[in-house]
Amino acid sequence: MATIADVARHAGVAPSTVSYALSGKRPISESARRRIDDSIRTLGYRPHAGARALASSKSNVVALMLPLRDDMHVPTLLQFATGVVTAARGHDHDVLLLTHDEGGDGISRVATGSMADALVVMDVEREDARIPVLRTLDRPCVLIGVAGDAGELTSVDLDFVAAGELAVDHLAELGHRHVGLVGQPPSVYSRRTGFADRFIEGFTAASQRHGARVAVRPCEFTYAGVATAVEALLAELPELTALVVHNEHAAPMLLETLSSMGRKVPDDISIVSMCTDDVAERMRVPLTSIAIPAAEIGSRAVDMVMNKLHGREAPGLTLLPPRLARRDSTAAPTGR
Amino acid sequence: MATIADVARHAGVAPSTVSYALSGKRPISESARRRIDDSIRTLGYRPHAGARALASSKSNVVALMLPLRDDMHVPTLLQFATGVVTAARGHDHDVLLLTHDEGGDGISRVATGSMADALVVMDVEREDARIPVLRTLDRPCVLIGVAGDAGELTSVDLDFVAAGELAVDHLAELGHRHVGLVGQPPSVYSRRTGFADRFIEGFTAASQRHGARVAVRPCEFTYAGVATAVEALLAELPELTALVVHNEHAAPMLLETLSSMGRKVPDDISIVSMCTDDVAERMRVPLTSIAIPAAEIGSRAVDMVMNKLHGREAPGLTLLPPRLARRDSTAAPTGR
DNA sequence: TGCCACTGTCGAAGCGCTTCGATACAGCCA
DNA sequence: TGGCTGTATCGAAGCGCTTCGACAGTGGCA
Repeated sequence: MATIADVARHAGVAPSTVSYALSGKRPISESARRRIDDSIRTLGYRPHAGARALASSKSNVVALMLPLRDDMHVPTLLQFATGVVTAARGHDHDVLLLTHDEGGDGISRVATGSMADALVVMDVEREDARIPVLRTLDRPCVLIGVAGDAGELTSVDLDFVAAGELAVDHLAELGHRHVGLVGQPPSVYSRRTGFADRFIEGFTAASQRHGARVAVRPCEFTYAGVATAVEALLAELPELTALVVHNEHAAPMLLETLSSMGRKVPDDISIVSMCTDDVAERMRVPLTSIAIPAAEIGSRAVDMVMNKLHGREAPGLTLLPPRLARRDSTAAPTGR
Repeated sequence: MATIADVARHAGVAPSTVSYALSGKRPISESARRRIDDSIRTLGYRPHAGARALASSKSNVVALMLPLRDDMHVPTLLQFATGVVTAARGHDHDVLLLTHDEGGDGISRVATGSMADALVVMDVEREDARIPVLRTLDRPCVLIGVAGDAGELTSVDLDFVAAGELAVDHLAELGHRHVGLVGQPPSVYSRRTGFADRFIEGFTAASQRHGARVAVRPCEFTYAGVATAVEALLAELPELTALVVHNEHAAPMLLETLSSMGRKVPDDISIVSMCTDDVAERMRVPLTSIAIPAAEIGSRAVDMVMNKLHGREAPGLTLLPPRLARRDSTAAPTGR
């Protein structure tokens, strides 16, 4: 394996010159640069990451802590990850993968051991044990999600409050006055993962503003769970004409359940779903939906953490605005 | 940040002694060990990963190359990843995440730059451009999947041929003689990803053995795609009484499609599905299924790559035997 | 008592890179 | 011609660790 000294010898310059040619931190003559480039290519030289990290105290790695829980929607999760990896590579960084269950220990191992220059932490909860750890660290980090006590820590997320409002606004505009919310599984709420609560918050606020009557039910993603939730909502709101679904797994089951109950979508019941566009489009009835821009959130998180790494300021909390895509699952309620 | 020299000073020993205490490569007296441990704890010492990598030429990192394609079943993918990360941590290694689209370049960047000691590469295709690169590398690697020209490279995968056979064996045993296969999307076959072809191979071989008549159709995971596939299969095999589904996304759609055609499962049509157990159990009719033991494959891959890293031999190709879980979607065909 | 083997520890070299300060040289102006 | 500025390059130190060889001390055996 060639070293920088080999390259220097081959090109007839000092090792430091090669280093400067590589980093661009000092001017290099045209001729030297050419010889160095040639030598690098013919020797197949690649700098040793460890040596570089040692000398420069920069690892060019960002750590990504991913939850691997089965009550999360996995494809969305992977979109976050893709956004993070792609953006990181764009900043010439690699990504070290940590899982949620390593917790604060994993974070400090990677940070204190100088394996990573920066951290992106997903799926933060309202009261998250990792946040104190993050705060003691000297390394920049960005949270995906909104923690209650994030304080000065930088966070990015979809504006779930606005998403909840947007769903109701759309339905109210069409004339709906009785709207149910099919939520996430109970475990998600009891973990106090911020996004689920925030969605309900926006949903409720907008309903009040529009004078609509609403009901909310968590929902497991099994047929039985969906049926239970729908029955409970109908019992509470007999005149229900619209549903908002914040549960990617449950959406197809819901459609099937309603159809087996003889309720047509959108004629009898309108549906707005929180889900990615491709899921919405593949449904039996293509769903009007609000997507979580997961890849964008991931790449934004990396951009911000890079800003901090370079000493630039980053905002405390960034909430991306939701966008609603109209499809075939929403219509004005049929007069009765 | 404390260094090994700080620890040594604090404990009243030489830095090398601390190093040996940490690595266990030379005997250390009980008293020295205790003082060193104390010093490490009070100083919050953590070895610098880069320095360690430089001195020992070991990074304690394995690179994982993950495909992020949307025609793959993402939850399964993440199970592989989970298996890999968990096993790697068990071997005191971290995981560097690479995406498929970095290709051979990504592999050689990470390997030549000494960022990773070993590689796990997923989703290998019959003729994979990364394989020649892998072969020139001095680092151990393990493939997940079966490549045509893997040669002496180590590979792990589910035995998809056996899985195809197992599905047919089960149906034949029940008395089915006309069986259709609902396959992966066409793009998967045209990429020549081994697993899909191998499944068909086993399916076909077992059918011949049992004297069953069969038909095979690729299938997009849209309702239209599923309907098309089912119609084509029925046209080719009017007496069809059973379906094998090798397509996790399509399974629920298939169930719905059959029910809307008035065909009952399992009374009119039996179904065997390749999918994870939790997906199978959540279906309207719980599916008899063969699961891909993704997490186990992932952790096996890591175990093998670690063996190679320590100079132990690893087998060329490991195929895990499939297991079929009987649920409610298969029964003997009703006599006509 | 002398020798040997073993255990526990130390010091120093070296891993491959970055970076600081020094230096050589060219070109310019006075 | 002397002195100055600026550009391009070099040499050496040092980043924090591992590892090799050396060596002091201890105990056992002849």
